[in-house]
Amino acid sequence: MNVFLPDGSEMALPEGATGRTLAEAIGPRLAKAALGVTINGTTRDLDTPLSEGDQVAVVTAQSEEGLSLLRHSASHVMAEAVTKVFPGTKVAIGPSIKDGFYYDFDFPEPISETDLARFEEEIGRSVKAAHPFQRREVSREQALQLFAGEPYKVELIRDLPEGATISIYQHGDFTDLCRGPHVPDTSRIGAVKVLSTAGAYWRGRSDNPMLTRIYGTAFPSKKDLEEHLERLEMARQRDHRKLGRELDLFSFHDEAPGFPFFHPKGMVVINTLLDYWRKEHAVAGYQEIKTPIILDRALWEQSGHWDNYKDNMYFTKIDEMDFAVKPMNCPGGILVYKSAQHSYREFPLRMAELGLVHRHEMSGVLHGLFRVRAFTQDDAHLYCLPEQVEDEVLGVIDLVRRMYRTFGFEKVHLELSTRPAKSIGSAEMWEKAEASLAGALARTGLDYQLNPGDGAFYGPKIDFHIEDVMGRTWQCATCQLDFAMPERFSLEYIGVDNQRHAPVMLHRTVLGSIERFLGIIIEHYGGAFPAWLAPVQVTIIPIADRHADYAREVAGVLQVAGLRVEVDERAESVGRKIRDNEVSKVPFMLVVGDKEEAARTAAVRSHGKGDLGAMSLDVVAATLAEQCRTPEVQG
RNA sequence: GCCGGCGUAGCUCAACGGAAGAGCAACUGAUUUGUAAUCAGUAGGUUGGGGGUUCGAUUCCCUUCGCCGGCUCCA
Repeated sequence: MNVFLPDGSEMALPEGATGRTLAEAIGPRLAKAALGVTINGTTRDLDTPLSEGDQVAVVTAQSEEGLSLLRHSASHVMAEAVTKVFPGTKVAIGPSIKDGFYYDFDFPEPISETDLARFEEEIGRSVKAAHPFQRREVSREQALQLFAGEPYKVELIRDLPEGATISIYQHGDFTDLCRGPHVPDTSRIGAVKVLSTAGAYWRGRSDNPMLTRIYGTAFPSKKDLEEHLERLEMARQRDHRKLGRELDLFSFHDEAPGFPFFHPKGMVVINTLLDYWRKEHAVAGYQEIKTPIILDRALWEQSGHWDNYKDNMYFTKIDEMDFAVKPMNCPGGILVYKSAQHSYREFPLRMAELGLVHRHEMSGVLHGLFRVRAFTQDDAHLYCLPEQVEDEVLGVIDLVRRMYRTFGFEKVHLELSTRPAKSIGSAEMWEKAEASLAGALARTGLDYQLNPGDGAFYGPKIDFHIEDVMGRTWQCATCQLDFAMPERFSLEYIGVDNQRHAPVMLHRTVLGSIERFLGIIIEHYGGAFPAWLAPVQVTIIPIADRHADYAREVAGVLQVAGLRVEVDERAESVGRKIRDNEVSKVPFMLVVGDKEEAARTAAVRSHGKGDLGAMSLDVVAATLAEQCRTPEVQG
């Protein structure tokens, strides 16, 4: 029989050939590396028989599929190990995920992290034994009988659609309900590390029982695994909570869980960020407003937040009247809009607000600056005519991309979410709105993912995702059309026809939450901010006390040039001062001693780059001012 | 909110039923230094809070608050 290889070539194989035969026929090295086989686009067990004319490819751990095959198999081996160590444990599901795998268990008794090493030991035994993974297809009745003692498996089997193939995989004396495929035997799962435990609801629903999830990862070789563990450690070093403390940017206190305290250096970064933000927005034609943090309950009833968002809101009483702390800025912004009559001639009207919002997040979800209970949204509300929507959306996309590029977030992933099942507004309205969003996206030429039915109940939206150094993606910017608010608040403008009309309202953020964005860039830069954002841009290091006056003079020159400067006058060695300033990631250091004072120069040292040699004060001031300048804003 | 883990000096960690310790940071003094840690000394803690067991609790138990890893939710 003949099969087709990925490069388009044809290969003749004996009748009854399997993926293994194919790999062996191609070469001994591939045969050794083969974990599975892709047949006509579907990854299968290596020993799956091939058929005439199949499009085939051998799967190895070099590919994503191969890795996930390996990890999925590793999860089975871990389940075997866990049930051996703790007999009576019920097993749930165990898929491969990005960078690893997990398996959910229902333990008779709670386990502890110290048990993880025992699982690893047991996994090692199973790997050594090289038990083959054997696939069997069974009837529903057989499956139910086989997993009679496994309530979660029984539930899964019951939920399988009529006529579905039910397959089981056995290795050694462990059998699992599984669609497969798997690696040929347990010796092929590579280097496995059991990482952590966590609680997880059965099937992800919070009204279901909580299971114990065990995370692990597997790599083809010990070396790959070690590299991955090193990457994890590097990411841990970049954790913004750790860097925030070390660089003295912000802190958290028991007295205010989820509410960050910003220190002077943190405020410098935030204010610099906002200076830049304001420049970009001014050029993009935005006006800035500011609305109160506490507003009357009646406003929230009118906006719909009372009905839809109450659980996340904070309340207070003033003079016996109910007020709410705002979780969003829109209702306040709308009151500003309504404070005057508007004409179509003013449109598009772009009103930005750096609004401090409070949301009662569940205690378990708080996470440094990434998830807080009070944060500043870089919000804006755009009011325009229906025919202006597409241009406005395009303008927002441009602004978002330009600002992200400033921070080196080149890769932006866009998602368009359309009308959900439960929504307000006419079908025609939605069609038009979705078309304008899609139209704007098309004009950018960017790829985007379509999420049908994922829009807000009041309108479709575009979300922007960026990826941080730890590979986590963050939704920062969002741009959504809002049909609800103009209607609820009877917003109007006078049109060309001198009649009242409802404006189209767009709601958008760029950075999302200033606090969280700060957290993201701390990790993105590993704490070493670009010079324009650095809390201290230049430290001047006098060699000895007699150089302090000259050092202060140099500092004065640089301050006049607009730089944030400190003089390190401590009675420490030069080496120590340099080390401390390197550790706090100050972009530039100027070392001044007898030579520099005599020649009116300074020896420049750049963070991470080292000594750049002496330069005259004028040159130093000009060069550093240039290096520390806020990025250009283009019109 | 739920599951599991952890709370000891500002930070990183010891001691784990029998007088609370180290390194770094801080402070004081000496040193005046040429590109990643000068030396010496001082101070710092009701061991997160509350309750219990015990002759005795940082250690064991309960409870509460916070933090960490996840789940769920979300900017």
